[in-house]
Amino acid sequence: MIKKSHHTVRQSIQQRIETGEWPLGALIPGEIVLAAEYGCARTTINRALQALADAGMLIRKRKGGTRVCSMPVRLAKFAIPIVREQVEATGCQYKHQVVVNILKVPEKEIAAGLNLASGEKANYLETLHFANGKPFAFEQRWVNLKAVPTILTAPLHEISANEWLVKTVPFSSGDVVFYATNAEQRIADAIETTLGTAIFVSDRTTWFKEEFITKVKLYYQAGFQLYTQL
Amino acid sequence: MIKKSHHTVRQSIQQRIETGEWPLGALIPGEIVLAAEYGCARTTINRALQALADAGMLIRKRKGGTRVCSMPVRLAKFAIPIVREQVEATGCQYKHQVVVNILKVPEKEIAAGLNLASGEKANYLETLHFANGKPFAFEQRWVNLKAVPTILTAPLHEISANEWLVKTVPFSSGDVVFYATNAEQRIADAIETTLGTAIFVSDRTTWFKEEFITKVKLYYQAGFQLYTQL
DNA sequence: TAGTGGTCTAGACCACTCA
DNA sequence: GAGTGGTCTAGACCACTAT
Repeated sequence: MIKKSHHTVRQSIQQRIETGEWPLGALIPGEIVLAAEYGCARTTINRALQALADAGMLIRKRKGGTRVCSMPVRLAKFAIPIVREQVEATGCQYKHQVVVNILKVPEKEIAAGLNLASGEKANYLETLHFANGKPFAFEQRWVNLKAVPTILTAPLHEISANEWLVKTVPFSSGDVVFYATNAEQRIADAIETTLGTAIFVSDRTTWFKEEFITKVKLYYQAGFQLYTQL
Repeated sequence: MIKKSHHTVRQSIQQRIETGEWPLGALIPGEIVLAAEYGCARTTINRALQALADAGMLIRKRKGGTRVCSMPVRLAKFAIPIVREQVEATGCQYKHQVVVNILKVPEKEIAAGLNLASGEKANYLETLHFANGKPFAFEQRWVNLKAVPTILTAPLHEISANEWLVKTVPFSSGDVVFYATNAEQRIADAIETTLGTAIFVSDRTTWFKEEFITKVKLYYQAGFQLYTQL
């Protein structure tokens, strides 16, 4: 009998795994046994074990019992980058500037990726993000006018399109791709670096109930790092 | 009164948020009210709301009630990359080859980052990972001998150091940094690309209870993309 | 078929925080 | 001080699955 509270139990069990009391792949005692050992209700043990399973540390099967995950799939979490917050997190002052704001028909490839009818126009925006006056990232964005017609009247010089959308559009799903690319001339010009510099790019597409909302590419200043804890 | 099960409730509430019934920033009914409405116990509602809060969709405060998060911090999750799985996920055949396996004293900067005493040796490994015979990634790795002395006798030609460590060392914490860099000559040679090509790099450090275990840099083949769902 | 985790309930008390 | 979420409990039933 040690303590209670599912947090405490969770921590304790995690320790027992880490110290090797239950090696990788081993079966750990059932909930009822643990409940007796810790002197708490089975529900409490259940919460602790479920949390550890969520964290990828345990695998649980009915009748099969609970095992220490033998191939720990550590899940990294990170918040979707909001440029202003990234900048301000480094203690710099944020500023942004809309460079391009037009309606145009996207190229075939992009239109297809966006679920737009051929020939259909969308809102195309280019924005520069600054940290302490220096270019921090260059943003190219497509916005679906059918989904968000009000973007045309949004005060995008005051609030970045990113934040405006986040504050306006209800929750949505999406995906992100990160990759590296050599800077083309216009990208290099935008973030004031040299042609060919390795640039970290994030390419995000956002959906709301099967409907495309926005697709945004962010070209970060050379040297940018995306940090994540495991 | 609709249904029960915290999954159902969670889904229902998520829908009500998405449809705008509760706009961004709005206060949603308290747990007791919802419990009455859904015809289930407060505990069930609590679970559903906690899950949504974990997902970054709600913010909950003790007396302040539960609000729809006005600045949705969508959490992206991804599994820490295990190269073999990445390769095999694309349907390619995986192979790896240890290029360098020596003991040496790391440079000052690295030794400091690794918590090693000055002059202390560590195991340095360079490994090439192949997909269908083509270079997929180039790995540079430091391993702390004090933490994992048995690495010296591990069959690293059969199993990559990455997998061996994952299967051998108990759970641990760590951090990852992703960035882009222009390929130096020896990196370019290793992955058979040209000097200066933009390379996607992941730099991971792993700890076990304050003790450094391993630090690994992975230089991915040009064109590599890290994909994540939100 | 039996054992394990998954979940629900009803009631209770506590901890935080807003007014 | 009062209202909200955070958590625990004890008991119950169900669903899956290993044997």
